[in-house]
Amino acid sequence: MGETAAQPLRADAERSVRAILEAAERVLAEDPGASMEQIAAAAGVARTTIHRRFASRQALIEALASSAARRLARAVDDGRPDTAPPLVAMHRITANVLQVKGAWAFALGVAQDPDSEAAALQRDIAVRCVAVLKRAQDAGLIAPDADLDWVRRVYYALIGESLHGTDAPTDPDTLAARIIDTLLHGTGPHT
Amino acid sequence: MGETAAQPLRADAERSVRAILEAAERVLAEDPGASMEQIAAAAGVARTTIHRRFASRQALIEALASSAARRLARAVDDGRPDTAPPLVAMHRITANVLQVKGAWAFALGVAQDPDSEAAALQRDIAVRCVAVLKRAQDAGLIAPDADLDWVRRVYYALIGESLHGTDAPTDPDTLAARIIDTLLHGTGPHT
DNA sequence: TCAACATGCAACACTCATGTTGCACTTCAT
DNA sequence: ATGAAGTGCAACATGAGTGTTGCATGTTGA
Repeated sequence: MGETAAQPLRADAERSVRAILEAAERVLAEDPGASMEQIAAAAGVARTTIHRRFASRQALIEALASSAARRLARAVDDGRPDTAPPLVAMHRITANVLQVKGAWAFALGVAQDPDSEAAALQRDIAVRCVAVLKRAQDAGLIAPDADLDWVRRVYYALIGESLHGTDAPTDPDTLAARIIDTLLHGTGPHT
Repeated sequence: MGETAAQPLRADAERSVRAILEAAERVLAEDPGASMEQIAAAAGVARTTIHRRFASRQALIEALASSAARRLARAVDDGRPDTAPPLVAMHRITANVLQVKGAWAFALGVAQDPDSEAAALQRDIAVRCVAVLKRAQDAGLIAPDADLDWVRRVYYALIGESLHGTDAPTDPDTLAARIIDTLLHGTGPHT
């Protein structure tokens, strides 16, 4: 595990930690090289306060990545990946993930070393993702001879691309529908 | 235009510039925050030499982006986007682009300000890309009601994803075939 | 050949981010 | 209420990267 609950933090301290992580996401998303000073300012906190909770810049980023990865894992679980019908699960999961990835784009994008909590969670999510795709394949939604890992990668790419969308804040369900339609049928004419 | 041929450089100087740009790509691809020192070392050149040709770190990166964007534009042109049959053009362009993007991933990925040469070239490429897709649509390869800009974005995403492939150096034509197949037909069963 | 060009090397000034510490002050938990 | 935990502020040390300059030494091209 990470640094979760080493010593039960006081209420205000926990508030600070949250503010710092959210500010870090906001600031670093716009400029990955931003300074601790800028992050502190955005969090409405002194720079030294950040250093009290996070030993170093890298520690902060790791914590940020872990936090976001946990949210992402939750977003997947909330879609009932292995009980709901495949198409329903895929739609719900996609919509959930779009929201989380939209709000935590930086944190979910940083390359982590393979033995960090964040990396472990991402691997776990990938596995569960393939499991859902397998169910969809068994249901005849995906070609029987398809390489599920390639399918998963395409799926990830489509989600990532959907977030680059111009400042038009389209609702997640519409985007999710387009993603899944494109994933399954491509852009060719529906024969 | 950029800084192309302000004063005709001497032969060895031009060699240095090439070495520097190639080294910058290699080093920065692995660590976007790498120092000029590291780039200079990788280029087999003194750090001061870099500063003689490129006023600042940013100038170097801009030149790098421009250089790569020109190569990319060339890769597209070599596929005869508006004379070859759409499917042939798409395949050739994809294979060419895969090679260029593979070799200049960092340079083509940096966010540039909108009025740089690199950004202009990228916009131009996007326009030509949509033109090819339009021809494919007219030929019945793409659904008549498809949003060509979404198609283009999916296409870009598929190319990007294909490059993340594990260290298995698959040949560009195979990858290109998979990309176009996925783009047109998706991953569902071929009805 | 020879003069302009290019490079390596060493040294320097400058800026900026990081991480630490001490102290006064506020907020929370009980 | 009271002590512990948390915070802001100021100051400091450190390190690293950037950009510049001068000079001696190769290299190029006409």
